[in-house]
Amino acid sequence: METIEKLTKTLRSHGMKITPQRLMIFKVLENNSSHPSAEDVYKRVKKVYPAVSFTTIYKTLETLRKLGEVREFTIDDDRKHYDPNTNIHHHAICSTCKKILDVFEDFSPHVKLPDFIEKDYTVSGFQISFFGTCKECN
Amino acid sequence: METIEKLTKTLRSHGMKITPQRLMIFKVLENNSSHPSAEDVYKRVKKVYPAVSFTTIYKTLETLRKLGEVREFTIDDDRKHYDPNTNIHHHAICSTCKKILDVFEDFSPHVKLPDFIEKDYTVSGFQISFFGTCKECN
DNA sequence: TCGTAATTAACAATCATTTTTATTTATTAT
DNA sequence: ATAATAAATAAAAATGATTGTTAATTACGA
Ligand SMILES: [Mn+2]
Ligand SMILES: [Mn+2]
Ligand SMILES: [Zn+2]
Ligand SMILES: [Zn+2]
Repeated sequence: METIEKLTKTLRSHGMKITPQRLMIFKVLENNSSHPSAEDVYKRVKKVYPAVSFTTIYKTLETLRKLGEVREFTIDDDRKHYDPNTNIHHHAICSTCKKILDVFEDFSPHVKLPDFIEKDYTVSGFQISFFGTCKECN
Repeated sequence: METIEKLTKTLRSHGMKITPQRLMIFKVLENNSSHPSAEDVYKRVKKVYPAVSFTTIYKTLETLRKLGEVREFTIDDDRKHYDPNTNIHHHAICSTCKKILDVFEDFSPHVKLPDFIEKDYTVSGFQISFFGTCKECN
């Protein structure tokens, strides 16, 4: 995700408006590496704007996704998670506490599709999920 | 997933019963590499047993998952998919038609967590998702 | 063949997300 | 600064996959 100032310009240039709710959502996401769900974002925005609605959170997250400012993904299958870091990276997921750690190692020199598949399939990228247990849960 | 004969014994040894519905679900899953959703399985079973209920499909898939006979996973976030191949392998997902190809290459010699993370995290395995476009959609 | 626990089908409930709608607000032009 | 208006908001209802409940049926060991 860009800085909030740049993001503001990006939204304006798309005919979108800057509202206090949106600014607060941006602040929650800025430099956030906790991979929050919509509910996590909602709870944090609610502390400052108790009247904020879930709809606004969902709509704004979807807006940011469309703009390519956040990435959407699922670990467990019941809740979407959002990642404001859109650079290519991988994840380590603790199966106990479900915490998601970023893994910034570049594996691309070693991870390639076998040739016989690559003939039939154009790869644009890959994503590795490491499964295991974090220090606190061990 | 084991062969249907072995699976039958496994279920019986757990005090479970073999019903025509279950046998049909096993047949649908046997050697199935299409990564079907519960609905996909339902539709195929329905052709032979039009009165079968969705509940039975879900319950049986969950039973198989608990027995370690199928693996559950999500590509897009709105539907679970089931894989009767429980050996470690990876996937290539066509972003257009959502088809899921199996990738059996062993990447484990090259894919390791960086040391500074490995200190805090015990890895039990990893899963790679390749994104791209299949031949038909290209 | 019978008894009984497991399974089934039908239905209701749940829960995350999406859609709808009327009201409010941010921004642009006057 | 004010007004016009398109976009965003909050509240509420709808959706859709999955799970839970229940009464009736069925598999299968005794
Ligand atoms: Mn991340
Ligand atoms: Mn597979
Ligand atoms: Zn943990
Ligand atoms: Zn395709």
